[in-house]
Amino acid sequence: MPDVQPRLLKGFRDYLPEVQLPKERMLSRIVAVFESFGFAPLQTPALEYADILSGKCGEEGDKLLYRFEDHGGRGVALRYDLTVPLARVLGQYGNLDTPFKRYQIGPVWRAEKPARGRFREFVQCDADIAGTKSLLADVEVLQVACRCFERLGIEGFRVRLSNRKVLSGLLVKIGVGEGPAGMGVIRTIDKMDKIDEDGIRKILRDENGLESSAVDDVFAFTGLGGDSAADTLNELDAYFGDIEVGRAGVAELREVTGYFEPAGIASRVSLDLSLARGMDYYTGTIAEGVLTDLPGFGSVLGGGRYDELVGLFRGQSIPAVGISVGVDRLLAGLQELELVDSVSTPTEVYVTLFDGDSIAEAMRLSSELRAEGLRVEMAPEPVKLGKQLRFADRKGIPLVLVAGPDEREQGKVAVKDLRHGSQETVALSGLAAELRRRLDAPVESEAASR
RNA sequence: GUGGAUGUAGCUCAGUUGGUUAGAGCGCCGGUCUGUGGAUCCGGAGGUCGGGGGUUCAAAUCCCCUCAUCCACCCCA
Repeated sequence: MPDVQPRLLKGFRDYLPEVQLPKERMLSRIVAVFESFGFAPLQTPALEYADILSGKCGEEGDKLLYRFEDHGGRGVALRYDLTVPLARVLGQYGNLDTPFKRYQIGPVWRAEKPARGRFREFVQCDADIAGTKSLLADVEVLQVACRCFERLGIEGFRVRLSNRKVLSGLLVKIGVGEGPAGMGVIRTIDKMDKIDEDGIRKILRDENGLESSAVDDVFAFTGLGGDSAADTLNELDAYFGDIEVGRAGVAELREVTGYFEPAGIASRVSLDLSLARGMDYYTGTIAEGVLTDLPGFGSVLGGGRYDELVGLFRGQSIPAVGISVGVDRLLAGLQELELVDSVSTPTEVYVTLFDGDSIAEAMRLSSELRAEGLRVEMAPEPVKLGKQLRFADRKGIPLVLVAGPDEREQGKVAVKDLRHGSQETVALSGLAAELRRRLDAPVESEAASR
């Protein structure tokens, strides 16, 4: 019996190498995409004063905050997302050049009940543009989202786009105020793809308290949709008549969708009037990314425009728009789809130890290869060769070097490729280049190795 | 937070109406192989049957409590 039972808090996870390695590779690709658009990194603390974070994500959001008192009696909380800390930074430093384009990658914490693809600690990757009202920024952020998915080799994804002002217009149309009542209606609309029309009508009437004419109005709204986004938006204009917010939202969507073609995201982003987003702070564009092969899995990307949030930390408001990629959920989703190669080591070359006499030579060889940029692991002890090979094979290391008396005498080394079992004796001079060549060569089919 | 289901080896599970030392497959370790992995065959290690209490001559099995996990609702990355 151990003194302490090893265990994990609910909703928290360990990332063992076979998961962490693919995850970090995903992250570095995402960073590459962010930087390709000129976003610069920002890092902020995990812990903030509680009043900085509370009240920004809706009443529901506050319940999900991990908050407590520190040793000095200060009310503190773990950050709930990366957007509010960014708003704090924008409010705190007056001398930032705008537009300020930053990306941030880090864990956030929410005291939710964990479920499939939902954790209490998870990593978000945010890219935001602050300091401009231009809708080109909204388009750019959508572009970034699409490029991220593409760069990760994910084919089955879709970004749903809508606008908060359009939803506000709908609420005006059906005579429901903003706030809890309005959010209730919007959430019901969000469930349209899960529940049939009769069910939705029932919820709208019984739970959201709508008149039946208002229910009809809701369906008239969600039923809109022509052959193209432009058609849909024209219908929407007519639907809103003289409701100003609604028309403003339509105008924004019209401008944003107008740039889809040159932005190269026309096939990825689609207008979806049933989209609702949880955060209270969104004011315009809202977007959500989903894996099309996992319906009902939840969103792996969220974002939108929040023009008033920064104003809470500063006299004047700073408009901003951004997206957030949920890598942990994305990774969990890709695992379910079996799209993640599980690799448990970065090692490319395994240097075996033939016997006690070969250690010094193997050590020198390993160092030389590392200096040439290869990732090299040396066996820790000269046990039976079979064991050393089995270890390398299990870890998924592609190449193994064996140097016994025969090879040493000739100044050569045996290179075995565990991917297809071929083996060749290679001269020590130019070895690194030779190994590199083999690693870069396409892997032959598995069948040939059996 | 609400409702439902499930907890037996590292993993997936079996375990007959409560009855002796709780099983299988996979994995792991060793051997077959004195310089070569993924195959075969042989052998081996590994389990307070989630935890606590109760009923009983006897509990993995029945009852109560508790914890954990999964699914749906909810919410979202």
